[in-house]
Amino acid sequence: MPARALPGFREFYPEEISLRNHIFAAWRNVARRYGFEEYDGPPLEPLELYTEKSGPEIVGQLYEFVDKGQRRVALRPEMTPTLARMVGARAASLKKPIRWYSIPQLFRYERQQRGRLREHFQLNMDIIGEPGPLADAEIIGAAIDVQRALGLGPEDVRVRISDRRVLRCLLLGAGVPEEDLTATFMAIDRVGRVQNVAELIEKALEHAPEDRTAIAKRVLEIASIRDRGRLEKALGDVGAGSVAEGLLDCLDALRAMGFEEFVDLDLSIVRGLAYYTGIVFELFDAQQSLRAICGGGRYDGLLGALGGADLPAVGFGMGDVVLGELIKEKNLLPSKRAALDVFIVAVTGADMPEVLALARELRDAGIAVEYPLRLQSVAKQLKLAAAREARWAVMVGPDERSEGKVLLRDLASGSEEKVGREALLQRLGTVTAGK
RNA sequence: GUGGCUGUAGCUCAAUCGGUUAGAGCGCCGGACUGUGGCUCCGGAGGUUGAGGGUUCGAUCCCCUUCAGCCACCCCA
Repeated sequence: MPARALPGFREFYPEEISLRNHIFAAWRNVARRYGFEEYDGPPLEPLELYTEKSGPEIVGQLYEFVDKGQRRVALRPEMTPTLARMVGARAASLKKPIRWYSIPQLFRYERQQRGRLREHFQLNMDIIGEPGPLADAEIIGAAIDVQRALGLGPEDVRVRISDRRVLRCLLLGAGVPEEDLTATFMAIDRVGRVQNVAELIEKALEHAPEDRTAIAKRVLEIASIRDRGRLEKALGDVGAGSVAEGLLDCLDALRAMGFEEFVDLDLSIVRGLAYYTGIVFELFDAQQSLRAICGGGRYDGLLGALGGADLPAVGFGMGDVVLGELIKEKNLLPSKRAALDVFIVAVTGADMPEVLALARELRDAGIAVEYPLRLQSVAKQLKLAAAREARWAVMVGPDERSEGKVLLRDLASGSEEKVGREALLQRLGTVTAGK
């Protein structure tokens, strides 16, 4: 046995790559309909590109090594830093808002589990240069439309939306010290995933002078907000009614787009990454038995912090692994379209030159053609044609050649018809037109 | 990185108490079938039982190590 593929890295056999292509096609289709342009960057980047933003502790999660030129390099774990650099380099000349998408293969050195490998493909869509909530709604709408394009509806997939500005304001109002906000965010992020969230929150409240248990209780109360009424009341209580304008405008826009059925307000959504500054959202399967399908949000300070142009931005990443699991679970695999139009059968060895000429002619006409690479019985050849799920067999034998015709067999019905060359091309050409 | 569970043919699984040559179905290849596919029947290939070591007269089975997969942590692209 040769060495196996590395753990967490996938091999795509034909039946598996068809699912991948199906997902990619949906991604590209939605990106195109939303007016996004495709870009790409290097899969291998200088290590600093990631350590600068996320700190040296992320190095343990990276596929990182020293190359032959003694450069510290890493396989890209995410696309945003590359995007920030590329946009930064041409920020002055790019017409805003910038709508760009990419389908990078990303890498991360972690122990693998279901839905999380060391490598995956991820659709990244970002709008850069527009701070208003309609940009957020546009991005979230695109994420939803990908689900729809794959046949997933509101009963399959849910979008949960929050806003860090709102959460921040409410937490401060509840008595969470400014210094503990980040830690408290991270604790809230785990609501619904771990039992002892209250304990985690208390632990996060390092700098709280008063009763931490009481603050933690209020924090949990805030994180449990799921509707506008409670949100508005909570904001009114701390005298900060206008903080939620962006979030509410975004929700209104999504409703106007007709996506209300997919969307839930959920203040327990925070996202792990530190750089989000506003609206944040996640897509989950409705049963929540899988990992997140998609996560994103607004990161207005990041591009400037990375040394590029100081532009507001909002975007998401959507991986192919969890999405693929869900598609399989919901039986939404693409129906296998016959890859082969015609299988040419050679009855005798003397027919081969005719078969080869015919294959060339049909292929030139755009028809998918296969023929036997060594002479076999007609039965054998038809077996192969059936296994290939060809629509037709075109049989060429001594009889047909003497008549200047071929025998066209419909492999589904079994009906046969002797036709001339021109008639054959016409018949096959019309049916395969548009392929 | 930590802990638990699991590793038998390409796939799904079997193999008595530790017993001698590790089986079956599906799939694959060939034949029955020298001008007609899907069905059927027959035959064949395919295994270092994940790998290495130990105990034993003898290990798929018991023990240790290691690798891989799954699950939970960690972390969340």
